[in-house]
Amino acid sequence: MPELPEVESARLVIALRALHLPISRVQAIDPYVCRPFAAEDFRRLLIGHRLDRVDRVGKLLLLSVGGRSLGLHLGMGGRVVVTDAAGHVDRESDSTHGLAGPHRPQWDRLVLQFTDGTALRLVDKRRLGRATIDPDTTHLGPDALQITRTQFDAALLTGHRPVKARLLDQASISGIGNLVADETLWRARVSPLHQTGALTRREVSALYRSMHAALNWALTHGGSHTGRLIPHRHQGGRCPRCDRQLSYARVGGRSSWWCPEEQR
DNA sequence: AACAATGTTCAGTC
DNA sequence: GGACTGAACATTGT
Repeated sequence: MPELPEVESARLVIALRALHLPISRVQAIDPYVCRPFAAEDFRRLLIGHRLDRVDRVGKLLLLSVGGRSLGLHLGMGGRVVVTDAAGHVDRESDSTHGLAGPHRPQWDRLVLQFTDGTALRLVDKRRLGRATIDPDTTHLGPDALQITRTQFDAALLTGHRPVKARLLDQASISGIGNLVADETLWRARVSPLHQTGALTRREVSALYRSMHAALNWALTHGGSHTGRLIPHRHQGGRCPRCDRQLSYARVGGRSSWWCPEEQR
């Protein structure tokens, strides 16, 4: 699930339910998800401390703890859940707002237990998420919600890759994932196969506006799986503007759907 | 059973 | 070294 909108939702859950509480225990430390650190490293970092703030850069969450940083990445299917003292979850304490089904403890990959009985859980059924200590963020480009037009131009006017591959490149722009990329391209009427270096300034301008439109739609409608194109992104799906059957191909290594009539 | 899945990384090629 | 491609990673759902 997680692209920028889902990670922002996770950030809000943490900001609302998990800040400034003393951490008493750290549990369910999955060695694959929490690598390459030892369980003891996480305990030493966290126990007895509090989360001071939570920031987001692209799809990476940064939790400040006693001057250091705990990085959380949701991978391909992760979520963040805060359980109450009875171990229950209400909708606003689940970054998916219940859409990902009930929380299963067997999918907990890192749990921070607070002294009031509540617990912050990194839940990831697929284990492609990551928890890291003092993560390196230098490889991340400007956040998609913060990137300036000048930075965006620099990211899209050079190179020879398909433009979709560039939108997905976290070193160029951070936060865009496969669904937001398809939605952005469709809104801008640009083919995912179009080469970056060959884009006109007019097309880049449309992509900039469309990226914000796609993100804002997802942020206000419940996630990246919402949008104008996304619901039609399947076998036999048609363009919601012109009703032409959508094309499918792997672009930039990801499954891609677009309108061959409107997107050039 | 085989394949695709909202992501990242690494080996390999040009 | 840089740009780029494709496979691998772990697991679940179809």
